[in-house]
Amino acid sequence: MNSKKVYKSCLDNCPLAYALNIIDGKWRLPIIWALNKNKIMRYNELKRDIDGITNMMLTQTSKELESYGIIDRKQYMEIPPRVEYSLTESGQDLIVALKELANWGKNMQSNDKLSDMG
Amino acid sequence: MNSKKVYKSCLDNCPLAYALNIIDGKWRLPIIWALNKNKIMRYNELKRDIDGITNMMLTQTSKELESYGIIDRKQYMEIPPRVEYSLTESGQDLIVALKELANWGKNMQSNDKLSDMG
DNA sequence: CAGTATCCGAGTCGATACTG
DNA sequence: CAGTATCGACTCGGATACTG
Repeated sequence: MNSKKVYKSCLDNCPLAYALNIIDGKWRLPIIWALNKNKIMRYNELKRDIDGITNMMLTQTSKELESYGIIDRKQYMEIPPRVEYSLTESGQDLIVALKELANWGKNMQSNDKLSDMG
Repeated sequence: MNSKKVYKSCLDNCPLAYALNIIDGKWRLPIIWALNKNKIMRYNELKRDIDGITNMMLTQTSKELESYGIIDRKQYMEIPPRVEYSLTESGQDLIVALKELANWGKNMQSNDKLSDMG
């Protein structure tokens, strides 16, 4: 067991580990989120929208998400090049599940604030 | 922006980032999961249950989860020492949200298998 | 426009040994 | 029993420069 995340050690039998592995990575959610809002985006649109991301990271992360079946990449054979990214159906289903987690997070945050005020 | 996870940069305003930050870490889910199954566990019970965890990591991670309000730590002033860990209510709510994500993961996994078979 | 290539730093985790 | 302390390794991501 040398991998950083334990869930990589049980990818085959644990669906939660599998899911978390897919969304794990600094830029994955930002990309997923941007595509959820704007539906279809070109490479440089994504880059402008996601604050601080480099070409390196955008290319790498979008490839990874594509390989997982989360996002779709359509390349048009034109000059200048045009590539459009969007969420797949699986990607859209993911959003639904994440909103549950976001809800829980929101409750946690407001509890924090209450206890801060003592 | 120097932190590894981008969600650390928006902890204040993004509930999803906040939630993911809490479950991020190699041993957090294993601990949460073990406590969800067994309800109340002592230190060495956890250690035996979670394959490969060291004292270092168990102590550190349980402290972190306690500080987030996910788990409860009860120390009994006895000799030999006894410490019991359990999930808080928030921790139990977290399980519910994670099950949604696990469900999504399960669908993803079975889609993978189908496409493997061609 | 939409990417690649290379090199490097920071943070996380593991191994091992020790303690009230 | 229930922890601490120290140090090193590995991986992820950042910065910068280049390309079809």
